[in-house]
Amino acid sequence: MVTLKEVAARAGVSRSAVSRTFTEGASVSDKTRRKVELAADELGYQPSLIARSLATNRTKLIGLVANNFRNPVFLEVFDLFTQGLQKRGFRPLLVNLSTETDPEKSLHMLRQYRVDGIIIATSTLPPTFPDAFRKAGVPVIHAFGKIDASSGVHVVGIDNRKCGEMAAQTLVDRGYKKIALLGGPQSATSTQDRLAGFLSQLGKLGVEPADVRFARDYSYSAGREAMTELLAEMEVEALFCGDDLICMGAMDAARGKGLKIPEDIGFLGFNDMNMAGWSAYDLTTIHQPIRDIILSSVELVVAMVGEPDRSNETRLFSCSIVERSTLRPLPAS
Amino acid sequence: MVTLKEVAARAGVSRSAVSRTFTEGASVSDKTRRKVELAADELGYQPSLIARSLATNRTKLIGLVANNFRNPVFLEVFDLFTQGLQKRGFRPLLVNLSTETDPEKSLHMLRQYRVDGIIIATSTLPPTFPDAFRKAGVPVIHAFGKIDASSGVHVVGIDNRKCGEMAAQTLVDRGYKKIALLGGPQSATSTQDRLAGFLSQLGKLGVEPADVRFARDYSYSAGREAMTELLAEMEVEALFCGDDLICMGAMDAARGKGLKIPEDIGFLGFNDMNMAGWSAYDLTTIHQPIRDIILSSVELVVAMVGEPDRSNETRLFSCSIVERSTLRPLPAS
DNA sequence: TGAATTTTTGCAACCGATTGCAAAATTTTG
DNA sequence: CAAAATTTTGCAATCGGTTGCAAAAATTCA
Repeated sequence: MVTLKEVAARAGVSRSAVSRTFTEGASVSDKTRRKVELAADELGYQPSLIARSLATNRTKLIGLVANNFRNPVFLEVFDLFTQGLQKRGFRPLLVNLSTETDPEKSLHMLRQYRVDGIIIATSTLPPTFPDAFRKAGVPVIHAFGKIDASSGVHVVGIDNRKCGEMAAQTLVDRGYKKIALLGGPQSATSTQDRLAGFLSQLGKLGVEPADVRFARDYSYSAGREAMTELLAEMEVEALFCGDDLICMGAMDAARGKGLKIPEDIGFLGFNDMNMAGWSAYDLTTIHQPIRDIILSSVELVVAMVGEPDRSNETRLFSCSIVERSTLRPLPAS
Repeated sequence: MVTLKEVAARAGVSRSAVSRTFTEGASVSDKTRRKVELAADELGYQPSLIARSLATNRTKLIGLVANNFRNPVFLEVFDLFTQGLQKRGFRPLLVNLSTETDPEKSLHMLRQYRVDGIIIATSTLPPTFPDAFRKAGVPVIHAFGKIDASSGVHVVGIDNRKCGEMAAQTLVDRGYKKIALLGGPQSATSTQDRLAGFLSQLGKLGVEPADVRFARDYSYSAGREAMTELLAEMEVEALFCGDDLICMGAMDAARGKGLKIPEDIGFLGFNDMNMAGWSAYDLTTIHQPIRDIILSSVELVVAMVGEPDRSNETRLFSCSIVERSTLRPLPAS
């Protein structure tokens, strides 16, 4: 690898001069800059970001911690995340929490690489993370996180409680009586909040939920299994699912029993993933503004790097119903 | 951040001693090791991988270059890739080629971070990559690449030509006569190779292809549009699609025209993505062993880091038909 | 026990950049 | 044109580790 020194020698200038031509906003005359650039080109010089990081104490690396590598909505997350960072001159260091035996381990690893910031894209946040990084002065953004000022991290996401309420209202408005909820994994705070909002609104409207249960994970098969069990036990008129993928599994389970959608049973999904628009499902669902959440997270983490002791922020985006064909229409009123 | 020096001071040993307790296979007595570990714990010391990288000229960073952040099969790629690297003590640096104005730019960036190796997961390889990295002595693995010994990079993938032949044989065996191909983007070498194999085998079997066309990209909507156009122009009995996603779009287009699958028209997909097994599609498809390809790529790239001038290798895995319900059964013979 | 051998330790140079400071060069001003 | 003000430049210390080498310590052997 060609180094600074060699370029300096070739250009007949000092090492500082070379360094300065490659650092934003440093003072070099046009003449030396040209000399240096010429020499650098001839030698194929590329400044070492490793060495620079050591000297500046900035790596331009942002950690992305995720634990859901099976749900297609995460593709969009990865796409927007990498794009957003690239555009700002930062780089993503990906951490797959799903299998790492120990979240502690990835934590260490991120600290060892001296990442400038971290975005956690999981509804559940490993509890030791916030402290560990705050102590080290590394900004942490919890995307899709729970609204909770006390946690000490920045949160960018949605108001899950409100979404639950919206779902309940939507189903009741359409005249459904026997309404069930099929949530994501029960341990996820997003599930709990959605459930709370759902039940509360149902209560306000004087409707008793017919059933509440939870899928094992955010997958088609988990949705399908849970729905199969549900159908074996009872009849319901409409179902609010914690995730589109779960919902599609549930729909296929219902169809498998010969039920027609939306005549015999209605479905309301969550996320509005790409596939929700496919005509085999054409799912009515609650749109989660993933794009806004990720772009905002990226923007925030980059801002934090420049201005480390900014006070905590919570950014919430609103969700909206996307009408397709898995719920019966609103009665003419 | 706590540094080596502080730990050394506290433990009452030299900096080398501390360094050695944290490097694999270095010689330290148990006594000093314990002293050092104690001091390190008390201070919360984490060795800086940045500094280490500078000194050792090894970053333990592997670049993953991808350009398809919309196709769910890539989730599996990301999952296996990150897992595989993590298990071996390496870290993924993700590059999203889809939007980076200039592939050259990402190339520079990867070199600036001094990645130890690169896996390119695209069917089309930016032509300047191999040379640039070979010159720098960085191993490059082209996953899903074209068999082509001359390119100077390692290739791990499948024999696309053979897959095309397999597809043709499968369709003819089932008695289809009017057979069409709906490929992925025409510029992809994988598409070209599959097409070549397909046509060649069809020729051998004395069947004239009814139509050959290409989807704009690897997406549901592209498949749907291409199929809509095709149906407006002609009738076909069976279709070989270059990707499951494209195939699902095509199926929905056909169903939209009132066609029954597989009675009126048969579909053969490619990849065997998760969704192919969903009952709304239940797609008969050619399984691409993505897991094998990625695991093998990771293993290979890590091996290359330890042994830089290993000769070029091509690793090919075989594909197989997964029978579901979108093709009519083999005639009893 | 003492010499021979092996293991552990510390010194100091090095990896490839950045940056504060003062000197040198250039530009502005009167 | 000289003095003052400004810009550019190079020196040398620094970032946080690693590692070859020789000295010191511990172990083995006769």
